[in-house]
Amino acid sequence: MHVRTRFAPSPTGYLHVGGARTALFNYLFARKHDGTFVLRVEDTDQARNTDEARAAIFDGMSWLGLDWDEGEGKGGDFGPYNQSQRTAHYDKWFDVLKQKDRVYEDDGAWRFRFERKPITMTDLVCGEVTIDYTNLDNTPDMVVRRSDGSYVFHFVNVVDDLEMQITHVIRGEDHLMNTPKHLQLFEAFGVEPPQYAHIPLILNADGSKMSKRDTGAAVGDYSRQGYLPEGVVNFLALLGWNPKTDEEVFTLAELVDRFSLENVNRSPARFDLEKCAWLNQQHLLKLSPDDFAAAAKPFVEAAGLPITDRYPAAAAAVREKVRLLPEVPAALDFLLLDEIAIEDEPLAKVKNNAAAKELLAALAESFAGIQNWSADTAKQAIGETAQANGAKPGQLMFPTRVALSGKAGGPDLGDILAILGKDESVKRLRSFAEKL
RNA sequence: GACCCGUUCGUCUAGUGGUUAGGACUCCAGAUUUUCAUUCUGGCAACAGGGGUUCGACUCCCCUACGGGUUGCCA
Repeated sequence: MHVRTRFAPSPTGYLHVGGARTALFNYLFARKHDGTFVLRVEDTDQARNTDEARAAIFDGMSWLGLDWDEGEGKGGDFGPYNQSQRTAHYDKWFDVLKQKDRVYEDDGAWRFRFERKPITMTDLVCGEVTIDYTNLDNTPDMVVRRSDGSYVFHFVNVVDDLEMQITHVIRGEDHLMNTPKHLQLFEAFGVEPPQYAHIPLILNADGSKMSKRDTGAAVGDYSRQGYLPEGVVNFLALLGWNPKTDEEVFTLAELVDRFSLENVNRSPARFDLEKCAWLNQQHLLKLSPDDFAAAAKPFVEAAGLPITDRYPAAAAAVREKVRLLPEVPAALDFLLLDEIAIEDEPLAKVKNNAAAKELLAALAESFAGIQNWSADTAKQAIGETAQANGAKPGQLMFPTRVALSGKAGGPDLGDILAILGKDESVKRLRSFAEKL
């Protein structure tokens, strides 16, 4: 069997992380089985559809790296892939229902007559679930065609899945109770239904239902906030699915290799940005220095910092210090700026050390005398200067760091010295010593 | 209200009758790095509650509580 999955969002807002995860699981399952991943846009709600929302779907999917095989921009043999263009298909299948006397008119709309019997589905994640359709309380005959002639979600969704030959429907658990309705439709059409897998929903950090406006709800926010798509994909995959090993850091390709619906759990997961940030850092560390510098550049520019020729080295020096790209500007600003600000706390610490002023002044002269400037020769000078003044090298490291960066933490001191160069280092040392 | 699904450290999770209940994030402490970060080691921290079944339940059954979902001429 050739596996065909689909992601079928409606363009009524931005791309939601819950939707993105649904898309991811469909993508992983299709790729895992060398199948086809279809992107279908369910734009039947004319009143709420917007072009921005359409674009957000494609942009979000592309950013995450979830490339689809059929749909927008790709074509395919089962189009059109926008429901708004498929009316003729729906009319055709609606006639089938009519001919079989499975629909009846009600106030101008058409309702589908459910068979009144228990419907059991075998869900790939939830197992067997039975809904009793003899209980009319929860299962009134559903409208499939509105009085204005348009068709409702349940109907078009089933017709599309059937015509597009979808074999596996992986969707959010909010659709679990819809599935018997869809099964009844398939049965009425005389068509074998696809297999279903309902994945648990994503909740807010406090356990409440995640909806629009909630932190982290929009996929587009992640790129703006400096997350890597690999980090977000990795995080989303681990929400409700697990590889049954202690490994956690995976690329998209590795996820494809390990993915299985059997390892999807059934309980909803909360959204913990802390772990997402950590995963992001793990993926940041996998980047080459050049790729890292390129990825961080927009954030450095946005912070108003000049991209000088020191930038590539500066970016490389802070690569291991950040979890998120927006942290980069503050981490390397002193390497790009001519005038640096000395932070209060480290300054106070240095002032506590009575010998600091003399030590730093002596170090400046020692630096000035170095012929072949490098991280090693500079660090050697620190050691010698400290010793000559009866201090330990470690005692001089911190004041030097503060003099050069204005901060208590940051890149390796050797890196800082090498990037700044001899003249700039001497200059900063002298000017700082004078302030003490 | 009715119906459906769920409930293991704060969070993500492993665990399918007998385990010192494991890992990861966060936090804390040590080590290493002559500095910072990384890294390493260690620590804190969980089976929602009550009944059964069983020699023995986190694991099976029932009830309760809590959470989520569905119950639209939204998708």
